[in-house]
Amino acid sequence: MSSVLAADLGRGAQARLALVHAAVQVFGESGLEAATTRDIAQRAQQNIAAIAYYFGGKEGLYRAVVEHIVEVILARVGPLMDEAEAFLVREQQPSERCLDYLKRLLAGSIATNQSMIPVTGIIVREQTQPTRAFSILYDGCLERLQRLGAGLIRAYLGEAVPRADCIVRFHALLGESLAFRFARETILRRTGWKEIGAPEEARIQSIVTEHAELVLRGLRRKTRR
Amino acid sequence: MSSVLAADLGRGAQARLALVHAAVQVFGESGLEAATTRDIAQRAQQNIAAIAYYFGGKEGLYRAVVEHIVEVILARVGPLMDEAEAFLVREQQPSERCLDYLKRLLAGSIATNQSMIPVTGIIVREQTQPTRAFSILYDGCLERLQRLGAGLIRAYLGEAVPRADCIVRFHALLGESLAFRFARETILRRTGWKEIGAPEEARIQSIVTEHAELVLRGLRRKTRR
DNA sequence: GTCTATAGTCGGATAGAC
DNA sequence: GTCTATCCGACTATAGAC
Repeated sequence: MSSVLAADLGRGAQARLALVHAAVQVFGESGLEAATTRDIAQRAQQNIAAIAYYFGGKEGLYRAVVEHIVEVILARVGPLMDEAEAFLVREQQPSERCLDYLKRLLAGSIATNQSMIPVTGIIVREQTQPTRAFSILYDGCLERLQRLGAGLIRAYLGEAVPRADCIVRFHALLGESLAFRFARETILRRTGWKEIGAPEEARIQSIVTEHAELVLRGLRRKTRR
Repeated sequence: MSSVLAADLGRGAQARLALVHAAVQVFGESGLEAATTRDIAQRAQQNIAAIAYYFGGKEGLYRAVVEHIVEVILARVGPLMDEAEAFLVREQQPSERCLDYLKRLLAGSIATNQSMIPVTGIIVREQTQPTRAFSILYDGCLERLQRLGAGLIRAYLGEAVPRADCIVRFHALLGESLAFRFARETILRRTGWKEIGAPEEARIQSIVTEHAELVLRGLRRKTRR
């Protein structure tokens, strides 16, 4: 995750990092309330009291975890978002490039690999039962992703399309990607996959982006008629 | 929920019902581990010991809650599924009716209203962190819905399309509906909606079914070419 | 800075009265 | 069948030794 080598850090920073990493797992599995600091400290091979010392308590550690998740997501799709945002502020936006950015954004949001499972658990809980930490997630990356996606759709379909519609449409299309993270167990059972590895993710990616393309081309045909 | 009037039930059955209803709320808000039996008993205005007496303990109550959720879902989409399943086993399936059933199935899966929020909370947790009770949900309705949806897509696109693809495609399309339940907070913040009420749900429904139609018509054009 | 020991709280389950 | 009282374990947070 972190590009900084452990050797470069003081003991304190190492302890912080170990606690955050363990906490992502535990909070992801059990949620904020059900997770225990004992469990986190044990998995991080740190003392329980270290949590209070470094993070002020369980809640503070949770906030640090959510901040860490924002960093993980930005490391993944940040550069793409930078590029697409720069593209969107230009005068002319060739429609095919809008579509291309949109497809890459959706593809990048699938992220079903093993290490993302606890992250997904935390995000899902925050969406359905938001805590005070939700704003860290929303302001940190969700709003930006949503705004960008809706903007790309609007640039593709034309200014005549209401902004609110583009927001809902992007949310729906993103849902196709998220379905494989949020409703993971159902797709595993139905397909018989043991996990969603690289080949499965590639298959999902091609289908989801194909759907997005069909939807957008179809809408464009309708609105331009 | 239940069509049986409280007056028709013995005290025991009333107590059971009150506990299950309260437990849906509490488990939905906090999850299996974090929920407390004290809280559930209090909201149901029942004694704490009643949980052990009627359900054997916290886990047993949770199982009863998941069974109750299956009933709620079947009450909502069961008749539609019965009809579509009967349609699918017939020799000839007019393509427009396949599409129509599919759209109604997706529309019926949005279910964003207030009373479904705790239910969604429980389903989401079971999907990302399944407990032993997941099978109750899966065998009770999820598998059936998935099988039916994939079958409708295959009937619409033709037998040449691999079965596995139809499963993934239906899961993706269903994701568009589920996005508004699973990523509820993001869409609320972005749109400024205070809740997802009837008008918002109607808007979502029309957009999600339009997307599904565009995807399927587009795929059909491709495969038949 | 780090860790041990413990205080104080709250949870699930149950024994036994009614 | 129903409820009260209680046990016992597990939790967070903190005081204070090192």
